Amino acid sequence: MIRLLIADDHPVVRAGLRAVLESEPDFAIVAEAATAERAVELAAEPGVDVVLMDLQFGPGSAMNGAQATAAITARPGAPRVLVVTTYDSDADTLPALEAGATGYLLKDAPPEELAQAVRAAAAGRSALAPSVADRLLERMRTPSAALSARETEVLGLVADGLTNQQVSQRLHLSQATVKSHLVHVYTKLGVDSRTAAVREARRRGLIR
Amino acid sequence: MIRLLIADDHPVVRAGLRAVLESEPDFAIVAEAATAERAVELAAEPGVDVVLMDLQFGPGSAMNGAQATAAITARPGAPRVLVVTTYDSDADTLPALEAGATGYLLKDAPPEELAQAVRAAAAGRSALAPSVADRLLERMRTPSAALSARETEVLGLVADGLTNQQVSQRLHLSQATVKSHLVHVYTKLGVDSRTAAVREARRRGLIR
DNA sequence: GCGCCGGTCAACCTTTTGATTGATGCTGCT
DNA sequence: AGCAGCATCAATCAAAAGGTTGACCGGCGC
Repeated sequence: MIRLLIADDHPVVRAGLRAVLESEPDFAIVAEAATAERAVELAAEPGVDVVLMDLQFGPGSAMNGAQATAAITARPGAPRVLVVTTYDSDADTLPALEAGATGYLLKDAPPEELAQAVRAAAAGRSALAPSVADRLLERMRTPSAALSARETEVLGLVADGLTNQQVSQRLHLSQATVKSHLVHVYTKLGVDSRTAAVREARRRGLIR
Repeated sequence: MIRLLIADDHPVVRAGLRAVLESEPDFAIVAEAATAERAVELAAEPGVDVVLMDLQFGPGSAMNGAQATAAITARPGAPRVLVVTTYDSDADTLPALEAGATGYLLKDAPPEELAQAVRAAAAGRSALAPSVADRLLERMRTPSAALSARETEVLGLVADGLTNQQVSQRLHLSQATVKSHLVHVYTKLGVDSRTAAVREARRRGLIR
């Protein structure tokens, strides 16, 4: 019997996962959490084998699913965490996997796939949705040239429509520095304008 | 007894809505549809009072929820359509409401709110999520100054990172025309740079 | 200690973009 | 017929952004 904890802020999704998974004879939903904090608490209790973790917990939440995943898997004897989320982007996927998630599924997965993934997670095997696996492999191939923290910060403000001047004021920098960061961002992303950089970074899930 | 049709491409969401709504004694789920086309077919059958309609039906779908809503409500004696979707943006909301949706809810609504909305829809009353209602009122106050088709087209390419030169080539225009369109876009959106325009248009759901 | 990298800044120059003004043709509405 | 709105283009000027080169400092690893 695989004992499950469902962590999602949407009542409808919780009910849906419960309905889909309860029909499996070897599954038992032992708890539900509507917040990330509550999920961490409940996952610390003994008697949970797999946590189904959403990544988005609404705007009024201090902790996100990736942070909760990290908090859960940090403990010895922790349950496996299977991320089940609506949309996938690099910005979400990689932190979650780095935080110790055993698998990553999308909510539009068919019920059988969901059940298989839960069994795999319970056995300690990984379960990745094909789209996620694809992007992980792509990431392997291209050394990725991730943006530095400062570069990401500057690009984020640019994506909000700020000019170099405004960015420099906001971050207490000179315009030269802002331009310097942006030039690096452009070369790393393989583009040559701020608008293209914003688009490319968004596509790769580096911002927003 | 209110007879319901659930139209959503996610099995988990269908199960969740079914679980939440079946617990109401005056509701009966009489059908489910995993595609927009199937929803239109089933809604044409007699014996459906309210259709719970998702707007997104996956990339491999020819018809979206708004189009399905229009097809359903076009018929005399058609059931009410209550849009229940994950995220809200102006780009989705208004077409759906113009297509004849009776209400617009987000999936993170609590079960009671969902049930109330279904009863309101069945009675022909409107049910809007607060965030949606807010934006409708805001839209009333600001005469909105919608972008023209051409302006939207140009802005869309700008959002893809193209320069004015590239846009002019793509659309077989002169750069002067592209700049002219963009100036109009900027004044309509109240911004003064392409990046800010992209951000603002995205925020308002005018593009992407 | 030395090299590397990230972050900071400067000066210079080219290209792009934004702002303004003005003009033309077409369509739809009254 | 007249008007408004949209789309098209031109010319011009100022501002912003992009590209290049070079420089300094601090932390980190070997």
